[in-house]
Amino acid sequence: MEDKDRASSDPAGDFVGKSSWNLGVDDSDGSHFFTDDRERNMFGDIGWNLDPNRVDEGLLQPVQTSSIETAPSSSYRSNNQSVSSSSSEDLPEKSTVSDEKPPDTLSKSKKKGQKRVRQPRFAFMTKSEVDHLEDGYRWRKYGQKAVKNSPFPRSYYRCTNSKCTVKKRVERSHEDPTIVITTYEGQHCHHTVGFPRGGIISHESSFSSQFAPTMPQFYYPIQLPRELNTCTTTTTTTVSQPCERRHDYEAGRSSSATMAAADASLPALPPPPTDEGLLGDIVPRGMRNRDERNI
DNA sequence: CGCTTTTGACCTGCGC
DNA sequence: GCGCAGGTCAAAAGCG
Repeated sequence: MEDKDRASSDPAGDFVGKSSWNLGVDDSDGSHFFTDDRERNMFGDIGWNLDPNRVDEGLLQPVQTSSIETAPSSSYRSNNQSVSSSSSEDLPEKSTVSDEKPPDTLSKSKKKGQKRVRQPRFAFMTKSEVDHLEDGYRWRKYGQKAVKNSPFPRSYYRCTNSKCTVKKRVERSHEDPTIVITTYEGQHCHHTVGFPRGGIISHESSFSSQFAPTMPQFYYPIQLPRELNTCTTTTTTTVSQPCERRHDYEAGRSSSATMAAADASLPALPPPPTDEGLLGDIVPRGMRNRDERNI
């Protein structure tokens, strides 16, 4: 698994150091994963310019994740414009589970020969003293593993919502222990539950918190160029999906821009903004749950 | 009592 | 086939 090598020999921290961009959507499900050059070109052309120094300032840094490819690579890669048009591609694991077994019983009773299908992953780095950043969702820790070549263990979290299959991985960069690398896998099928210490967080924050910690000091608001918006819609043009968070995006358009580039890793064929627009502009469809509208 | 965390064991995929 | 490392399970412990 190349992920292992990349994770161990080239952890996310290296991406920060070696690249002027630190944002990406994992290609673990075969959706998209770009080289530095390609990514740089894209962001460079559209003026995306994340300052690596921002890491030192403690600002949110979306980061390219390592790649785990355990699923058949054909599902996404071969069909960019229908990246998430299929529910089985959206939530392959979930659909399998819902048909046969509850999520918790999946792994060990997994059918032989049935490869585990990874959902799109989204990682970013934050400078924080706490490992587990508050993001508006409730997480249950289900594992912790020592990471090779790193003194810091990696923690595994799962969304406490029983219907939600989102997972989160938290680890510290061994190169810069002050940097927390958070990797989200999957998409929430529900709203945030609010912060334990007061108040339900707003839709705006819940939107950004889909993938980013809602900690202002870690957030790096970027006024996203229009070009990027169109760019990010590349993969979201097939199925019209109600977007309950559209207004969230309108409200927090610029602040959500950080997330937007997550989907910019696909070929930039700028379609007009889709009807679903907003969320569609930002979050890769593969990372959104069509069940969301039912909850 | 219910939920979360801890942690050792187990499973899986990959490289050699 | 074997070993390694990542990922997950699940029982036990902890906590409010």
